[in-house]
Amino acid sequence: MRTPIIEALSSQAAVDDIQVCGWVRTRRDAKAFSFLELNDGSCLRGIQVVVDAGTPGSEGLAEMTTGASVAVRGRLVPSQGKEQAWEVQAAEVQLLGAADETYPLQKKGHSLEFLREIAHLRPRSNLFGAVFRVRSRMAYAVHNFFQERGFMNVHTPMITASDCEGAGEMFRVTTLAPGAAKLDEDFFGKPAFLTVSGQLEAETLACALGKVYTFGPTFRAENSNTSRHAAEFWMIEPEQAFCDLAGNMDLAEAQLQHQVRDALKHCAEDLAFFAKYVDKGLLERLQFVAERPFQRVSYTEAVRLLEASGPAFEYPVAYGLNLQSEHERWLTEQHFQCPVIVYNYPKDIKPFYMRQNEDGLTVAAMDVLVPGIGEIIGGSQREERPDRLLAAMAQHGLSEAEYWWYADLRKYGTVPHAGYGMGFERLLMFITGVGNIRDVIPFARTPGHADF
RNA sequence: UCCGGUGUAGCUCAGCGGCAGAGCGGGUGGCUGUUAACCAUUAGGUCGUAGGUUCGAUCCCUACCGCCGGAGCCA
Repeated sequence: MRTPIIEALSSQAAVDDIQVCGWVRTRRDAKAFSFLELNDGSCLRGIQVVVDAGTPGSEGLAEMTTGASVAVRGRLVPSQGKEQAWEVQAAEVQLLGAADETYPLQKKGHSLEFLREIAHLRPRSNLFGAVFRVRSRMAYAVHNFFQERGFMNVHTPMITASDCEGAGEMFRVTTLAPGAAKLDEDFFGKPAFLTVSGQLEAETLACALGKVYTFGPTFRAENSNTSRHAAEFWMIEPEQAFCDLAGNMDLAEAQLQHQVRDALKHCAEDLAFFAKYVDKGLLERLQFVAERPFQRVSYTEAVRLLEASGPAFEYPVAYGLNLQSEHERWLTEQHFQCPVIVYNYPKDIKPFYMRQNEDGLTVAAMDVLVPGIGEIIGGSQREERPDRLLAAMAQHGLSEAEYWWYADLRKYGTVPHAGYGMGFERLLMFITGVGNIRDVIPFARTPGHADF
């Protein structure tokens, strides 16, 4: 029975008979024996295996080079070396699969750009092993957070016929041949797309189950070429009935803090690696976010602060204009130096479904901004008043016929409700310090790139 | 899509209008309870692609392509 290396390394006592399997990171030969360092992905560190000359299977040692896969049986014993507490004294080694001299991962560091070209092998590197372990833990923590608070996980459709929501360009889903004329003969009888958000559908479930959340892939066909955008990404979208904007902000803050605390507690070794090689200030920042309340500032106040601030911005600051990246970064990195929630945006720069405030000018929207990333969460209280919603839809040029089911929620037992969307990859960038979204998802889809 | 940068060995990079370089990695030999081991030795190149200027271009110019950073859009 194979013992994961993470368990072998944390053993409390020697073990007479243990089997470990993994990929060779490095081999160091002496005259009478060899050291093999094996990593199996269960944790950042590898385990040192001592193979004496003449050990059964050691005739394959020459092929146990970096990248080769190996199975070892032997004794787990205290190491004589300084760098590790335990090592395996091999009784039998077996070469499972060799890796010849073309194996691209070296013992030395590689650039992230090069590793992207070998996305099928980069999980075997220290950095990407750590990223994907943290990704797994953070997905688990998402479900933990919501399930413990009585939220139901709902599955909203990947394929949708409702376009828009103001969330950007969509990918078309079709079985028609290119250039086909008869669009009504398409699979769904009308144009269909990959979803850009499960929000509208999640609202219907919130207005029945009370508290729900989605966690799944989302698609945007925007020609965005930045380190923060991908064409396929994962989004977490909670939605609560009987909830207003303040409750929504409370939830967003609590969830973000939960994710950070969970990572600090359960991914300490991997985070320490990021702090050493990727982002020196990572642990301090995460600690700070875990402990301190977020700043909350209205859009109007934010504009006032930006106007009164010293630095000259490239883009103008004025009421009614969107906050630019540089403005968001100034608020969260320079002025408040912590996560900031900006709320109550002008209605003209926000989508139709957001609830109008009594001032007639703003809607109950909120964005959570974090240092280094900018916007990580966007949400709002939804417009629950039927007349207001229909008016907003008309203003945005949306057809009532298309969104009849969405309007029905307001027609039958409407309730105040609110929710938000959190970009999972942006969360991972924040938690790992990794600066490019292409490096926190195993196989990134960006304009012109759908390899692997 | 726009702005800026960049492209030289498997990787990371230096270089120069006149014979193509280093470190790492690979091969080989040696040494050592080693720790991204160490020492010696060796192989490895269409200098992104196509044009142009020049006696001569990896170097200068133009276009295209790739990649990186920033911006817009957003999560």
